[in-house]
Amino acid sequence: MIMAHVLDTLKERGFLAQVTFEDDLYKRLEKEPTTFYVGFDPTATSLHFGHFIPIIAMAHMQRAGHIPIALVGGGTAMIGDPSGKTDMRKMMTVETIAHNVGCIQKQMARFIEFGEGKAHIVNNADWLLTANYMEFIRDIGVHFSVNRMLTAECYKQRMEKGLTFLEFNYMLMQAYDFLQLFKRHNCRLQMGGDDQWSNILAGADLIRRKEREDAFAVTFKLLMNHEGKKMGKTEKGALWLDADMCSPYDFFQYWRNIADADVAKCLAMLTFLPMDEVCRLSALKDSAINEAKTVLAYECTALVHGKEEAEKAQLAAAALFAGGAAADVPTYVWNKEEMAQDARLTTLLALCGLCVSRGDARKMVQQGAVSINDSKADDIDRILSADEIPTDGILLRKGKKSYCRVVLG
RNA sequence: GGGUAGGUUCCCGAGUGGCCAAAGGGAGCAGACUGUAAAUCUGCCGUCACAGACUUCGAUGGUUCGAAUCCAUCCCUGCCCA
Repeated sequence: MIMAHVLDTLKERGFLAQVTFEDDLYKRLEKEPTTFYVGFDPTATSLHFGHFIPIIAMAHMQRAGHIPIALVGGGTAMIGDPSGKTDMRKMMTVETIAHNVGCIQKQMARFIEFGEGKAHIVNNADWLLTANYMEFIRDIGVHFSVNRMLTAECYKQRMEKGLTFLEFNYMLMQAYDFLQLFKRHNCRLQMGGDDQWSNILAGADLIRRKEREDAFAVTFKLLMNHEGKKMGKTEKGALWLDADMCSPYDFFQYWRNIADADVAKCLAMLTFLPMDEVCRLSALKDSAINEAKTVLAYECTALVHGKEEAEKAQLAAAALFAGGAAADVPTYVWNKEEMAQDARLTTLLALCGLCVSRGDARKMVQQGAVSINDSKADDIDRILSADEIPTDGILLRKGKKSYCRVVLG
């Protein structure tokens, strides 16, 4: 069986937003293994869901025999990408950036197979930090027209709110990255989120002008929900890919709970299930679509946290929502001394993280949102005693979906 | 550098001396209804030892019995001019 062309695969799964010289790129990818890159900003210690789409796309490309480069923007992070931002973002210290770069590099290894001839990971700090201003301006700066840059969508939005020269340079840096990777690794293609379109084009253009060689740009659709909002945001901010910042259970639940209307595109983009399976699942109606959501949550969690964690999360969820208790719920160990000092239910709710504060806990209890072992607890002044808590603990619940097991320790 | 308009609670955005923990909307959380969905209705939505107290309206000082609101200085941002 002939393998489908990657571009077709990506297209079929709904990844592609914009592509330059599509026919030429199509032929090149067909003809030879092509080195391509995707950039990641080290703005935090963990990758978050926003990085996930490009990562999956990279994996698709790698499976098709092409060579990914993951570029961590240790240099560009010193400037900050103005795309899609309405305000200049806070400058990060050099130390923070270096720390984040390290964390992200480790994390990347879970998704892409690195190694000689398979994939590279690079940090643009390696060439940007030592760049010489005069040389840079003369070699790279000449190729950029300010007039044209100003018409780029990513700067347009900022014309009203203000844009510093520092940020204005971001595009040149990113273009320079592409050029460097072209020279070092014969990298011909840059992929990224659709908000990166102008930056990516700038790089491809630079290579075409300066080196007179082919270079291509591809952007991915941002995963939007049916209301047109970016997916992968939670009330706490980003949906992190690090187990310490977002537990596999919470991650699983996020996808288990998505809207019906979003199931199809999520299955296509966030899993590697064959498309006919995706179609079958997406076609399910009414409550049957819950099966599709479970599959989505499982597959997605398995990719990020591994099969074992995904299974645990699925079992925990199934048990809880079937009404029973489960072993694999987040567990809080209530220190006996702590309990001796303050054994109020509201205190416990705040301690175990189910509620943000005691005040929040009071409100939840008052609204009848809290239950202990499935019986409603609506007494604000409820005090727990040690004999109420058996060795296997009690199950605390807030609302329908937040659980926490409490054991004495 | 000059002129001018601004900086309000997660976001947008009212408020221009007491009735302001601060309108309205959004987001979020919870209750009802459901399919762990959507829509809808209801409640909550600064913090706490919660019928009360405490801390917020760019920063710092001041006027006043009393300031988000008035004055001074400073910081930051937009726009126009240079």
